[in-house]
Amino acid sequence: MEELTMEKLVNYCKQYGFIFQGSEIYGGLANTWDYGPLGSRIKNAIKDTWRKRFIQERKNAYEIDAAILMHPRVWEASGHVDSFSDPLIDCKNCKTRHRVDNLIDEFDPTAKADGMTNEEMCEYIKEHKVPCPKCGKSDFTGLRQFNLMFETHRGVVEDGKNKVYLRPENAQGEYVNFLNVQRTMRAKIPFSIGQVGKAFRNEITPGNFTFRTIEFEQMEYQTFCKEGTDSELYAYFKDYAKKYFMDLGISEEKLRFHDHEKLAFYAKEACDIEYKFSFGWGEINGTHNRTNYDLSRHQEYSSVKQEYLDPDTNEKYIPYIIESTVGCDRLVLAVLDNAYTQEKLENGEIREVMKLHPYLAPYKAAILPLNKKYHGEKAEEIYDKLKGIFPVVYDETASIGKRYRRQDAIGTPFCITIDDETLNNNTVTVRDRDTMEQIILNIDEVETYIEKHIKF
RNA sequence: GCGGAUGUAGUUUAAUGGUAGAACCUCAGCCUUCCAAGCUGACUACGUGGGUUCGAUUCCCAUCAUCCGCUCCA
Repeated sequence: MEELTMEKLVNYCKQYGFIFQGSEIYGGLANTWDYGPLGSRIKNAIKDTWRKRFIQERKNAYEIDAAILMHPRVWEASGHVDSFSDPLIDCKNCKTRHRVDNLIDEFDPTAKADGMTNEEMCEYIKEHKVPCPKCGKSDFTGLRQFNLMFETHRGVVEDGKNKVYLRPENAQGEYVNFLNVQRTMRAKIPFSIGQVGKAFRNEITPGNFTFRTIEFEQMEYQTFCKEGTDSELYAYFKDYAKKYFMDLGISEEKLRFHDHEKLAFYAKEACDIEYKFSFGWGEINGTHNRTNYDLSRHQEYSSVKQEYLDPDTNEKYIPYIIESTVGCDRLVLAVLDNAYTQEKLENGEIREVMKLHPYLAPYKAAILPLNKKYHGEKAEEIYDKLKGIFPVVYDETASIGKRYRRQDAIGTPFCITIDDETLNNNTVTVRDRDTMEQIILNIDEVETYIEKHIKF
């Protein structure tokens, strides 16, 4: 069987209406992708499953929907304004990239690069012929300010005073609402606040399809807990996320944990769950023990106390936070990659099947009149009945075999054929996508039968 | 952002300094009817912008995009 390359998956997604290139008729805009009719169904279904697992089925878990545009001070408190805008230069000789301030600090710790402007740092590098740590030459490109946050302005005048950022992560929305949710939900620690929504990063990167995009959707929750209980929760959430992926049908051998050796400044522990894409292992989930860094910073920057009063001990403290994030678009990609299957049939032909979890399938069933004789009233009656219950599709063109293959290709779990028996005995044939087995059901039983199989 | 490769219908591709041929797909008709049958017909393409030229899909330049390898991803 042919190996599924990323290029093939891109074409497949385009061909069948899952995912299209963004702004395609204008030549495309790099690292943006549009979900088509089938792709957006899958994506929405995935969000539903996430909500069920991580909010609905857990105790003390609450979902919010915070604004994408937040007060600029939020990003100062979070550290994004500082650490997302490092001045970088590239070595022309060995092509490595360096932070200008680090170069200077390593060259001469007394130079105090911190206090210099970008221009002064460039000047210093030239003047002192600061060498590249890797190759030793001093031949650098001009300085580039890499700020990974998208900026925009509110109001009509564009100046520094009314600059706002598109959020580069969603977590801050939960942090700034910590007290609101705790108070109104009468929540006791440990409790979680989750959110599904878009974030934006102005990264200049290769794409790997929807794996890394400049606009992407996160599904994440932040658990507020007491110091000392944090590590246990952290370990628990790692496994909980992995279980979720497996419940979606992702095979275990394509999943692995990857503990971070280099930790971000806010983190005490960090671990990714990676999926084995065709381009290699890629992160689809991250679990981080962020300590009380975030709430402490917000307390400092906002001057609003971010404390929790423990009702049992009357103790006041700033909670620790365990973060668990799933990249929604990455999970969609992993699910599609995982579900794509080629099967050799008895007649030697290959069929392509999207073995999606039935809950994720864009259509739960296809209504297929066996031939023209069965077009019309009876078939439409069944279609009309089922379409009110779950998404179904009606197809009466081409041979029945071809229509089965079409549905296989987009992952429809059940095909319902209308034949003589339907007209005479009120029964239909229901064909299973994975086993290709057929069973005869009374029309009235179809709805219950399918509903039973499409649950998550 | 760096290096390499590539851009012709939805997909896979052919040919050509005188604007393109096919297969699959899709749609319609005929025929058939439970796993991509057959026949007939139809629709659809030279990524974009410049340059050279009487004329450019073809040659050159730029740009955009994709893929592969780096880099990056607090």
